Amino acid sequence: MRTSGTRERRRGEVNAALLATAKKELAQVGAAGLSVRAVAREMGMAPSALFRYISGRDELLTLLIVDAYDDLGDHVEAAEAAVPRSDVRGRWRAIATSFHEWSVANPHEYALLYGSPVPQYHAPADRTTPSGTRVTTLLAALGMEDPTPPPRPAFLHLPDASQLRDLALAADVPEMEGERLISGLLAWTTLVGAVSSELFEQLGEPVARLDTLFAAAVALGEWLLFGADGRLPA
Amino acid sequence: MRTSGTRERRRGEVNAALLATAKKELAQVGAAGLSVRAVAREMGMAPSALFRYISGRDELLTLLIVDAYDDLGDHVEAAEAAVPRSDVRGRWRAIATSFHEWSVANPHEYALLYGSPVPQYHAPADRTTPSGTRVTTLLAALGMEDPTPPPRPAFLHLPDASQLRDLALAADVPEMEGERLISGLLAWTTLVGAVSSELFEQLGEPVARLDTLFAAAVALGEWLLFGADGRLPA
DNA sequence: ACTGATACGAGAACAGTGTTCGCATTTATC
DNA sequence: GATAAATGCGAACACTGTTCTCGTATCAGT
Repeated sequence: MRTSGTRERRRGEVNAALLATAKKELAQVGAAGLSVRAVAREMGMAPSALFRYISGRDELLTLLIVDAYDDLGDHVEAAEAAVPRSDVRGRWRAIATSFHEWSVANPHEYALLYGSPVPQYHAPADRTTPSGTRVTTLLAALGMEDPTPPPRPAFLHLPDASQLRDLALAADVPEMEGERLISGLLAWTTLVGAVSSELFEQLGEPVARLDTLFAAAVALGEWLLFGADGRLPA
Repeated sequence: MRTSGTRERRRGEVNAALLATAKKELAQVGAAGLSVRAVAREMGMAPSALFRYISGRDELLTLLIVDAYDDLGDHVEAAEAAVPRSDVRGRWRAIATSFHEWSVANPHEYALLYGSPVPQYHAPADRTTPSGTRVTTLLAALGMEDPTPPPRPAFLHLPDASQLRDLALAADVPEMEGERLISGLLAWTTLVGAVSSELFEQLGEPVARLDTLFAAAVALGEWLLFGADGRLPA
C-alpha cells in the first residue's frame, strides 16, 4: 500500500502540465513547428527531463492527436445531443455545424487530424482509433436511424459497395447496406472537403466568406442522408 | 552582348539540378522532411552554395509547389483534351480520374498542394496562383459549357451565393451564376475530400479499396454538374 | 529509523538542421 | 590585361531531437 504518494501526484501534475503547454504550443505554431525544447522551456524544465514522461516527439504528437480528437468529439456529441431525437435532419446539421465551428476555432488541431499526416510518423491505431472514430460513429448511427430510407438516385447505386464493409464495421454499424454507406461516406467526405478548402485556403486568397459553400455542403449532405425536402437550409 | 555565356548556362544547369533533386527528395521524404543540406549533399555542393540560387527553404518550397501544380495541370489538361468536346460528362470524368491518378502516383506532392499548409510559410500568391488554378479553371470552363443547365434541386439554390463571386472571377468565368457556381464548387470540394480521405487514411486502417468511394464521388460530381442521367458511372 | 532500490531532474554531449559571413577563385566586361 | 561581378566553400551561430551520466529525492522493506 502506498501511503503518501507525493511521487504519483507529482507525476500526474507534470503529465498534465506537459499536455497543457504542448497544446498551447500547438495552437500557436502548429504541429510541424512544435518543439520539445520549447515545451520544456515554458515548463521551466530541462529538455532531457521530459523524456521521463514521453518517449519522444512522436508520442507527444500522439498525445495531442488523441486529445484533439476527444475535444472535437465532446463538442460534436454535445451539439448533436441538444437536438430532439426525432429531428434527424437537425441532428445532421448540428454535427456538421459544430464540426465546422470547432475546426475554425482550432485550425492547427484540425490540420493535425484531417490534414496531411506528419511525415515519418504514423499514428498508432490502437491509441487514436477509439477517439478518432467518435464523430463518424455518431454519423453512422444517425444514418441508420431512418427505418425507411428515401429513394436515392441511380448514381448512388454502385455495384461493388461491399468493398467498404470494413468501414461499416469500424463505425459499429455492420448491418449498414451499400447505398446508405455510400451516402454517409459522401456526406462525410464532402463536409471534410469543404472545411479543408476553407481552412487551408485552397480556393485562392480572398476567401473570407465561404459560409455559403459550407452551407451548401451541409445541404448536400442532408440530401444525401435523408433525401429531398422542401425546406431550405438555415 | 554576351559571347560565351558559360556562366548563364551553368546557372541554368544548377537551377535545373536543384529542382530535380529537390523533387526527388520531396517524393521520398515529404515536404516537412525536406532538407536543404540533404539536397546539397546529393548535388555534391556545399549547403551554403545553394543560397546563391534560392533565398532559403521557403523559396525551395515555392518552387516545388509551382512545379507540382504544373505537373498536375499538364496531366489533367491532357486527359481532358483527349475526350471529344461534346461529351461534357466524359470530360468531367476525365478531369476527376486523372486528378485521382496523379494524386495516388504523387502522394507527397498532393499533400503539399491540398494538405495542411506548411507552418510559418505562406506561399506567395503571385507565383502559385497561375499554376494552382489551372485545373479549377478547366473545371469552371466545363461547368459553363452547357448552355441550358439542368433543373437543380432546391437545396442548391442558396440566397447569398454572391459572396462567392470572387471565386468565379479567379477562375475566369465572371458570368457564372449562383447555382452553377455552387454546383461546381461542391463537385470540386467533394473530389478533393474523397482523394484526401483515401491518401491521408482518414477512414481507418484497412482502406486499401476506396475505389468505390471515389467512383461515388465522381458520380456525385457529375450529377451536380450536369444533372441526372440514366447511365451508371464506368 | 536505516538501508537499498528506484524514480527523477539537470547538464553535457552528439548529430542534425537552416542560415550568414568572409575569403578565395573563376568568369565576364572594358 | 585590369577591374568588377558572380560563384563555391568552410567555418560559425543558433537552433532542433535525443542519449547518457550523475547527483538527489523519494519510495519499500526491515
